[in-house]
Amino acid sequence: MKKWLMKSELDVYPWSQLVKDGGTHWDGVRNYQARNFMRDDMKIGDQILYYHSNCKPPHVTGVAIVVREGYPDHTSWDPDSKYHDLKSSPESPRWYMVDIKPLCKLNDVSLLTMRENPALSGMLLLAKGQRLSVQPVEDIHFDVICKMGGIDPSDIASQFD
DNA sequence: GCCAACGTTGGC
DNA sequence: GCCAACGTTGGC
Repeated sequence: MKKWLMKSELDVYPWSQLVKDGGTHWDGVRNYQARNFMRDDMKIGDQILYYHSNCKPPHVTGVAIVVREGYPDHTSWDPDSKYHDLKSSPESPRWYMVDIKPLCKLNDVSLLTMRENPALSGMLLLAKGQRLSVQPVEDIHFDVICKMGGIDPSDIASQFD
């Protein structure tokens, strides 16, 4: 089972909204690398660090889980969507998404405290200039961040049936 | 196939 | 609000 991190702008789709909705489809990703992760690599049961970007301070705020694997992002051929892409169609979809559900709230773990933790050195999120909105996370980094957020990672797994 | 111009991300 | 880093586009 792999671990991931997904970014959402705090004022666009916060964790609280994910909880309110009981889960969501992760539409609107228009980056090929992120798309490939969703289309090819994210599997049901994979756990996701939910990250709030574009806020002060940016932070990880919870753990979500993949409940449906990659399938075409229908907003890509919807002319009324702000994510509309003329080069995508139902017959030849260019963009993909997964479905996720909230699994477990963490105490917010700020980007700064992550930067300051030597156990997280080398983490992709902390790399200079990185801006992938869907990215893989190493198991050990995942566990460290959960603990920083006040949760024992072995307790999270048992919450999913 | 190169690369300049442009648009976006996202921390600060 | 600024701007560095990055990805994409399109002329050549």
